[in-house]
Amino acid sequence: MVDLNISALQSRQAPADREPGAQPEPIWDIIELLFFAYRDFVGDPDDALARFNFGRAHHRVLHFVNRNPGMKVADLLDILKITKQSLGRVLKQLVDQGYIVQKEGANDRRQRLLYATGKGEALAMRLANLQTERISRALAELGPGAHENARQFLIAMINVENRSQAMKLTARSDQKRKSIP
Amino acid sequence: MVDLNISALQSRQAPADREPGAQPEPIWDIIELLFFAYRDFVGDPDDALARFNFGRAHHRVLHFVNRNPGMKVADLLDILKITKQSLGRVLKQLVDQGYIVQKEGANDRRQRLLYATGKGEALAMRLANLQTERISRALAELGPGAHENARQFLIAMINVENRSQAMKLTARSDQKRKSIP
DNA sequence: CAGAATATGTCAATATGGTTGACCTAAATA
DNA sequence: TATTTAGGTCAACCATATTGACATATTCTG
Repeated sequence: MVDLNISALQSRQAPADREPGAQPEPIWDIIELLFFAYRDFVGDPDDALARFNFGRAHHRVLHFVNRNPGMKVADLLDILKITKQSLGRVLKQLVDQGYIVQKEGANDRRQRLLYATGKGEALAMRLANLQTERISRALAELGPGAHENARQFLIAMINVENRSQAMKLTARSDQKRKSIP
Repeated sequence: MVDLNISALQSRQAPADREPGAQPEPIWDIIELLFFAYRDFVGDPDDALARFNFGRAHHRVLHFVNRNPGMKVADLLDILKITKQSLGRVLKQLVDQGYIVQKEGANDRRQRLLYATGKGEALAMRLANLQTERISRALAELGPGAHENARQFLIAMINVENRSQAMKLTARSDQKRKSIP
């Protein structure tokens, strides 16, 4: 049980008068709520993944491959911002266990284009459904416009130089269904 | 450069007609934006921490101790949801290097109450200021009410059983300043 | 008061997911 | 032909987490 002996529960304060040059008061609530919300958000898939002996790294790879059939390894590295050695380990396991296949690029035969198999797509969708349950429960608690508000807030939180990438990736509800059986 | 050869950029779709019993389409945009936003959000402190040979684990510990002066070790474990062995390592480093002190509880002498030192508070505030810069830039891009909208969305994303804890912790803008010199 | 429960710390082994650096092949390109 | 690019791989290492066992001091309870 957590009881931190809180002296008062006043709400978010207006910007206080500060000495010139001093930092404004940190936005504690958003800082901490992001921590708690993200922890619970990734917690759902974690539990499911553990039963496959997979971890978060596998989830991220499978997710983006499922969402972007035929993507290049280099694209995945750029999205995940990890090294190819780090990707290599989890990607190899996903390929060996039949969740992802790699196909030689038609134009450029050096490329190993990535596709989720039927099995891979099934797992990716199962994990996405878990997270969607949480999100739709949350959005349903709030008023209309909550989805759009959340979307805009999250976009604004992304580094400017990463935004167009993120928006390109997420703006596609016309999801191609190209998993390999 | 990421170019996934996107065929169309249509916006979020209305809930499509589905076969009965089928899952609704996953809420891809929020799922992915949370990943990108959180990655950049924790990226700012990561860079600063690296110069102290500290990592994210140190940040989390220092943050909550700074925000909750005199908290018990057990409270910290409950917030972070890690084991005491895992906490032990980073906490020891923070204590050894003078960022945190532990004081015997006045009522219960088994407790080791945690306080940030002046040095610890300075680092915690520096990291919080980095994250606050990002948040206020984001909120400023959006309309009025963005702070409250974001707050409510994030709260709604937290597990119901964790919400009261999160709200108690974050609702205190009346931050006690109790760091030990 | 004796014994149980609690708060905290510690040792050891192990897993996951990340890093750097070096080096390799095959294919495309200048 | 020479260089660059896409991708893979080996090896060492690091940070952060886990489980399980056990130790100490203190408080609580019958």
